Amino acid sequence: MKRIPNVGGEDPSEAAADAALARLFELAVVLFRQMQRDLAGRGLTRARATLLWYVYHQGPMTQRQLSRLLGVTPRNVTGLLDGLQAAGLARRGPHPTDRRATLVTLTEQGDAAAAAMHAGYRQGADRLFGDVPAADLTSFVTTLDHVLACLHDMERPANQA
Amino acid sequence: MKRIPNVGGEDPSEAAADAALARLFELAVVLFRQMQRDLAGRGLTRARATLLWYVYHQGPMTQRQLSRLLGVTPRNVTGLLDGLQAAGLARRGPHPTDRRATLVTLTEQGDAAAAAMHAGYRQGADRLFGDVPAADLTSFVTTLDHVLACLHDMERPANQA
DNA sequence: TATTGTTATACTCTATAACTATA
DNA sequence: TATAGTTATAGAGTATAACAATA
Repeated sequence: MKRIPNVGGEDPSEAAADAALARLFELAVVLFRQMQRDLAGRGLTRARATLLWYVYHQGPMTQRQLSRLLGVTPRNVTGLLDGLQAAGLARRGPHPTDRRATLVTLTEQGDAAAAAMHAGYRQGADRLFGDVPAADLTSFVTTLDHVLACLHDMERPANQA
Repeated sequence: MKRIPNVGGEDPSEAAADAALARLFELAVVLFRQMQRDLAGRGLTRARATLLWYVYHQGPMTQRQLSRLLGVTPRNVTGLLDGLQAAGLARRGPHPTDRRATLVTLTEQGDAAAAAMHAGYRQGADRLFGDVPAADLTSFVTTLDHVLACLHDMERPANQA
């Protein structure tokens, strides 16, 4: 029953770092929960919505490409696509030159769903950051980019520790 | 094939908000992925580690309390606990006054696992924020708190739109 | 009658491995 | 021989509903 991160008498800069990381975790949790709730209202899951989002913004592509973009196995794409297809949002079509591959496209309904997601995204951005002064926002994004760079760096196999 | 969020000729403040939200989403994804990788190395999943974390920091409690803390159904807690128990990390014990309830405690091994997670957390905080100037960090947390407040506000049923 | 935790059932996301059809 | 997508199988997280034991 130790206390929540950092209550001992550590270095104050460590305390600040702990506080910041705690906020980041909470943010990730709440952001995902909110997104999931929003998507559920549209009959979508996060994984399926992500696939939809990529096809919407990057255009038709093969399942293999989606597999790489999403960072999941090809088998997983098959399942996600099955769901989207059953919901009438996506379609499998023939690839023009490679008869092994399928070209994933959105139906009209899928396109509309993605557009609605996009609109929701824009609205959310305004709601979260509309009140933040431009200078603060710039500084915020700078720090965020630093953190992202660190995290991405940690992901590279060489830099494990 | 519309472009990734915001490329049209919108209001520059809208562009900044879009950019910030895009960073937040990326951060949530990468942070969770990194955490999951780290936990997998310790034979834990995120859901189970969260339960462990709560019991470690808040002390023994009933499954019902865990259900509320984690925001999942009681049935779900049963499953998570089954896994932790099979791994030798948690234990179900009798509740001192309510014979319906079970009191969840950590084994020595579970306590050690939680302590290791805690140490990893501290190390991660240093790695992500050790280089950030104190003033920037303060401003960062302030903005983060604003965003969190907005998100929590959106979660309340009354404020759905 | 309400609460605690469970059994039963089901859906989604995810993975590996083996297979088919193409390249 | 290698690649694209599938079937087969499995584990984990999540949910609802029905039930037993206890309050």
